Amino acid sequence: MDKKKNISMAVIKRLPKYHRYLRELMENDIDRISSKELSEKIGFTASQIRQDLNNFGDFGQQGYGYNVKELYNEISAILGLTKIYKTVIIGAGNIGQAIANYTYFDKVGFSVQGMFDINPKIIGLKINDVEVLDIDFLDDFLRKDNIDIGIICVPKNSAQKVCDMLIRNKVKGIWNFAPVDLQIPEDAQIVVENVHLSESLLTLSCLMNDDIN
Amino acid sequence: MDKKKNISMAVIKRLPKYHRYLRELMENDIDRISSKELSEKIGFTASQIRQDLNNFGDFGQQGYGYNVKELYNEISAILGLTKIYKTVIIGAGNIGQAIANYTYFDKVGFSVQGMFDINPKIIGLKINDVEVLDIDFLDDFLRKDNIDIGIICVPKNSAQKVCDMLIRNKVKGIWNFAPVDLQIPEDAQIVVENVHLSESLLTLSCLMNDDIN
DNA sequence: TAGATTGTTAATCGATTAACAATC
DNA sequence: TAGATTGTTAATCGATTAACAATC
Repeated sequence: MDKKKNISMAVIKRLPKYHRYLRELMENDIDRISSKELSEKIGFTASQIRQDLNNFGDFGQQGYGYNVKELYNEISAILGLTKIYKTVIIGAGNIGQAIANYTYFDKVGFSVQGMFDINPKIIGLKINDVEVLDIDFLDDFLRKDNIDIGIICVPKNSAQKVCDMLIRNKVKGIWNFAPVDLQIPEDAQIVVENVHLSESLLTLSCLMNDDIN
Repeated sequence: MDKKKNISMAVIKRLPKYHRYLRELMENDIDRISSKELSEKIGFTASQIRQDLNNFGDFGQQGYGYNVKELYNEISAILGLTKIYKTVIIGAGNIGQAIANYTYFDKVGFSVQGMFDINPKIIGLKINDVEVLDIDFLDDFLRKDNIDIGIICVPKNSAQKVCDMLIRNKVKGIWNFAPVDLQIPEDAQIVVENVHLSESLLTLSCLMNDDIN
């Protein structure tokens, strides 16, 4: 079971896609699939699929392929989706609200426990049943409520300050939407995942200008 | 100048970060930097930085380093930021509104020409001075207005339909926020960049459960 | 049993890093 | 000129693909 060590980032980045396609197969009542068939759907080579999955154990069966439901459960477990994560959203503007309203996140185990903002016009609003609190309460809230994940949706100038507070309160993960690279102390036991929208848009425009094709 | 061929995706994905750090340096009135100094800021190795930049030309000077403003301009050009892109946003929910309100995009040349939605409660709203139109007008609008980029912010079930319409109307790029992999015909001259938020979140939770550390 | 498909090793390909001559 | 730092080649490292024996 604990074959799980030294998994490369390349593999980890592909796992959510496996998860999504397997869920789709389940919804279509398909209960078995070969690496070749999956390859055609998902766009990775069959060889890569088998390599990827073998990082975690022997999930398949020769001559048969993979049991969809079983594989889905295994990958869910690898992705850490067998527990509930308590999250807070800091910054309740459009992005913060978008995340709070996205039911999928709740469905896979990410529960929004609190939302925080600095803007008096936003404080007090209820977004998907969660009231937006004054950001002054964040420190207390984190200390008391054992929050797992902080979702940073504030402007870039305040992102590091929020990050520091999250680290100080032993949050385990940060999902960062601010367009900065957060500074994390060497010894902090925390994982950061960035969503840099502007970098994504610039990638698009770069590809649009690539003379290739 | 047209050394620009066969640039790997790995390099392209790093360019926006160079762009961001160089802008920051300019804002701080720093006008020259070596690959070593930049390395310390940006977190890529000095060697990699020199390799990356050399894909596009000889931007540096032995014994001196790189001129910040010059390099910034070169990278802006490579990223295709020397022109204005006409964009439309399809789906004016939280995500669509977030993008419409993000002034940075406008600043680097992405101009929102139209927003579209199917929800009568949203149609007619003005988001950052752009009126949300009924999605029935999208086809016409695309045909007439020479739109460069379609930004898909609709739910996953309608994303492919929107995508098809964008392709039919010769849009050159798609920025896709719907959690699906869009099907693009082989012969379509179009570039797609995905922002799959759910995949990003699952990556975070996977890393949080990695026994590594 | 015969056919299918995995798990896994070996080969290939590509990306990153190291090293250093060229040169400002 | 001497020192610094690039541009670029060669070495290393890692990821992907191909191949096939194992086996269901």
